[in-house]
Amino acid sequence: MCECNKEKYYITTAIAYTSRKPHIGNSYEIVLTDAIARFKRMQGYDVFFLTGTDEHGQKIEDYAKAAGVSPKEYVDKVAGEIRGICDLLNTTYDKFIRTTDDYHEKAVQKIFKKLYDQGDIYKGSYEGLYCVPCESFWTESQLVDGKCPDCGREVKKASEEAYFLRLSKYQKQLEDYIEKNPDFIYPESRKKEMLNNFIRPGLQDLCVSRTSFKWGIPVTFDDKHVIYVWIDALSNYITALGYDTEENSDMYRKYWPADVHIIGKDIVRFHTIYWPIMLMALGEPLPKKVYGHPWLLVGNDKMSKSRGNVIYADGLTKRFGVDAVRYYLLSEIPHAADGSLTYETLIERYNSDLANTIGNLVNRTVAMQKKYFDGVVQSGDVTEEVDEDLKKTALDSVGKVASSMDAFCIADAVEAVVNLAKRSNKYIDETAPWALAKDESKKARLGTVLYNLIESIRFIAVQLQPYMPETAEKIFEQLNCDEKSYESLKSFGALKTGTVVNEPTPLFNRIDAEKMLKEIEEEIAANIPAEEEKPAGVMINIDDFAKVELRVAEVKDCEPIKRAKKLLKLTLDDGSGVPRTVASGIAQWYKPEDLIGKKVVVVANLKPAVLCGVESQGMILAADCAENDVKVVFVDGMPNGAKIR
RNA sequence: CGCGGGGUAGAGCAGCUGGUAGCUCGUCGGGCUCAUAACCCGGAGGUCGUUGGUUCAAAUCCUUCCCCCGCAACCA
Repeated sequence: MCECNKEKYYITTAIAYTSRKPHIGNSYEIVLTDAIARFKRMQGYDVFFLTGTDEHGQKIEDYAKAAGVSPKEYVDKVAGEIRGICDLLNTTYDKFIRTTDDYHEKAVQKIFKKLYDQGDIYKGSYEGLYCVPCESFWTESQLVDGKCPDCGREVKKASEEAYFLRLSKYQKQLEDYIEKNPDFIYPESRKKEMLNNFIRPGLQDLCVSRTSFKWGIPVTFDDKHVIYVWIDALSNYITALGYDTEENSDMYRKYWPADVHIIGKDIVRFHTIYWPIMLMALGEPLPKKVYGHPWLLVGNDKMSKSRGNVIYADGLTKRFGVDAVRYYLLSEIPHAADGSLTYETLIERYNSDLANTIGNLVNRTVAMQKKYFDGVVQSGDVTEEVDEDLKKTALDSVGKVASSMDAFCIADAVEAVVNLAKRSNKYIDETAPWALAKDESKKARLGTVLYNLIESIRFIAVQLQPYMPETAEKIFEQLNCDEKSYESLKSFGALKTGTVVNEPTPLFNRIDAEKMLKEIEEEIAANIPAEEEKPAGVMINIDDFAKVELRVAEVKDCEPIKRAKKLLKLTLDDGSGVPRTVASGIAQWYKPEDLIGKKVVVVANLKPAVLCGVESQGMILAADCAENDVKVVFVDGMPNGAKIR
């Protein structure tokens, strides 16, 4: 087929923020997108698959400072790690864009200028209440008791110059578009959320520039300003194709609009409101679909570096292999609900689906072909009734996989393939080739049985290509088969007779779960101490200690704080005559009545802070008795206000 | 009443446009021996979180309450 006759398919992931090395949950999206891209390519589409990194912003400026390097050095390192993970996971992106790429920055500047020139971006001022020490603006509703919600200090009216994008102007147009294109936002539930919560109540113009940090793309005509995340990051989908406000590239003309943006469910709003409006303002067509996928949660406990249990893609692939990791990511997330990853379930799925079902099927089939026919594939024309259901399952799997893929139900598509392997295993039992082998007169029938099996396995291998490309290749290798096309699945029997299969080799070696889990546990344990020993070893001198003012105080009153789950509000008598209010995160362990009348130790000179709307003037001492057990230090019998030293 | 998701066999989930409760893993029993102690068949195991209601009929629709998990808030 001529390249130019192929229908194009442009698919993108969100660009990953280069603040730190992503864990395996963050890598789900690239694998998901890769599976779709590979599937579409297999179906004959001319696919362009874009991924990349989002590298600007305050946070990165901060992280870089903390790491003692320049922002550019910092993002170079992290972007490298991210791209490395994409490669490691064997993803077939056609382009990896970085928002620090020169062409991107230039195009973004032109977009900004164009929108400004035509009046869609205007200079205004960010009217707000400003907290000087925090360098933050707050809205009226964010304030707590009229004070800064971060530090509790006074705020003052201030205005900061900023550029705004006129969202309001396009509100109606966007609403119409979403209604006329019911498939635009997927899944459905997100669409209602967007319309009801954001669009219909009225869109507020969006602030698209900042003066508070420097690490961003400068506004060409106003160098105090840096272009804020939205216009910078979202534009990557078109700048990657060579979009230009004056004259567009061939690539852009060919691939835009995107057929689908694959993004996390948390950023649906930006992709279904801000991005379409930007495009409408630019006079460009809108993407056909935005798919907000669920998350892969990792482990039972929260991951943290200090616990040593963060799971990264490289660690997993080293242990299980790339395809097994891909398989897990793709099969574990059902529809709209979040999936989760634990070593236990990963090993379980590996053993049962990959080793036992698929691996063993291939192994036993190829072994029989070898044993009974010296590996020569016989003809498949001595059919019997039992064959029909196998053939039907194989042929039906094609439609099932395709429809599942179209609905972005990747797990269902993968499952359909595994089900064909299960059906094939059953077929072996139904036909009992070893019994046929004992009767010379049934030799031809035996040949057909094995033919049907190998053809089924070929169906499996072809359809496994988008999800487990290396495994599919290994299967073709063992079958000595080069008919890998999607086209060949139109009928059962594309497998050529007379070819000689290769030696059977297990595709996946079974894992001893107990042994591996023990190893992993030991590894995690070994990772912890390095991080935690330092703080314990640091000595302070007496002057440092003297800075802390500890006093005995009596709990006069105590009540839960409405908006907070973990906080109790304590009113203390610290002997000063003025009641002291303290918020303490002990609601999980104490009820208000448990505390009233008790005497506690309060840190009296701690800088006040506002927690969930309550100003906390100090803290009370409590001990971490166990992993999830905290006990307040009671000092009954001491006079209120007594200094502790 | 901040927003959202969820409570279905031991575990993980599907079913939720109403009509005999299903899948995977585990478990128990059986079969088979080509195969990676793998494969195939069968059994056990659930009053579908709770209350009330709509209906001939509810896991499935409406209602009460309880509990869990995300986000937000934040453990001073």
